Amino acid sequence: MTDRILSNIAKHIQLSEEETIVFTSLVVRKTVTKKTLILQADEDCRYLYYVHSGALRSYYIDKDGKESTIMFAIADWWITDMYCFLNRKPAMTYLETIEESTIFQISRPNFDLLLETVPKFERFFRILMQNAYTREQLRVMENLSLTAEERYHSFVRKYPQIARQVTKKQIASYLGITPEFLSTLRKPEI
Amino acid sequence: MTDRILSNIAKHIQLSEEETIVFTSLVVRKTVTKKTLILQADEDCRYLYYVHSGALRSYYIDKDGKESTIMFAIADWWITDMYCFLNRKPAMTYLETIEESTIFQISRPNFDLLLETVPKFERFFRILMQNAYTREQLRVMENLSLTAEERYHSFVRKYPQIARQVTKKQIASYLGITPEFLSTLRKPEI
DNA sequence: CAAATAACTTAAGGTACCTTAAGAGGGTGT
DNA sequence: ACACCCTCTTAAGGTACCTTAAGTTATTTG
Repeated sequence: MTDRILSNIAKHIQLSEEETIVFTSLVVRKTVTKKTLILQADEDCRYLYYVHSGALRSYYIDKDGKESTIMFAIADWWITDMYCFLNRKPAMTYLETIEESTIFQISRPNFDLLLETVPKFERFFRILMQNAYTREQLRVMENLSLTAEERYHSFVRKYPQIARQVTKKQIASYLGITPEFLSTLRKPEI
Repeated sequence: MTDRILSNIAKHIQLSEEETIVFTSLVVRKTVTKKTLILQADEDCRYLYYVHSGALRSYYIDKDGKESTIMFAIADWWITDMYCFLNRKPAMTYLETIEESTIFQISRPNFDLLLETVPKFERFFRILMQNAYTREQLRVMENLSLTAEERYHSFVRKYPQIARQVTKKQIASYLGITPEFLSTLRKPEI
């Protein structure tokens, strides 16, 4: 059951048998039905999540009530409201399951304990954060330089599996356009 | 001369005397005149930079020749084309000095060596990457939910010093709007 | 210090994308 | 099996922001 999360970690660091036991003792597995809110804005963001199976979405609701999708996480992705998890601030975003999902969660105290007792994880999370950072930076670049249509095609090319698992409305809110406009963009093709 | 970069590091990790010596032996100080291109697209991105004084700007030029500012870095910031530095890919972005600047550069081999010989730096760069990631994520959120005018005010509020050091045109290209439109936004006030 | 160059502004006309509305199709729950 | 709700689509009218152009003020350069 922990195979997938352990091989995710093994992509970047090698754990001894004892270190593996420490790690697995600090994470908790959970299965959550579809459309469950795992985190709500203004709540304390207590966990970092690894998606074993299923799909999650984090989104922001602005002062006008408009929803913007921050990120999707399908199998083998990590997700949470990172700023609030790391800085002990109330969450700014919502996190919900798109479909029934099995996740592993690490609480903040356990996250700190993990980094203390197995410092190798500093390296693991450095690489995770590095990748997340460069991915977000690329997204900013695309938002600044591409049209809505180009961003849609880039999204589908980059994340074909996610494009299949989520609704058009959710993709539109990730791209920063209305579902109506996405619909007109998609019409010409096929 | 290395005081500022060392106290930047001391914000997150404590170095012994020997570790400090290792670190300073791996970085090189440079003073660069204004408007110097430190990195160009398609070049190999060989260095990570810390800004001791002055100001740098990284930008992207898209297929239509339009320039988008990725980030500014003033005193005490780290900057490079992170994706290309870490993944040994040709640079996607340009990096230039806005004014005469003193920087410290770390080459890729020295960066790897630093992480190997002083593993504490894994923690330092984890925190650096974490902060960069959450900052970019907030920028994506603002790009998706705020109007151009709101983004401009948010930028000035968040980075008052940068707003003073760079041109309006550069701010416009960071916000994803034209200088002409920024000008009309600024007119009503004062 | 002049001359060139770049930054900033103003304004008119244009376009990418939004808002509102309404209808068709597909799940979901009772 | 019906009603309900949500997604997706289409279309008409609206707006935020762009393009082009031209003038003014800084800043750089010879």
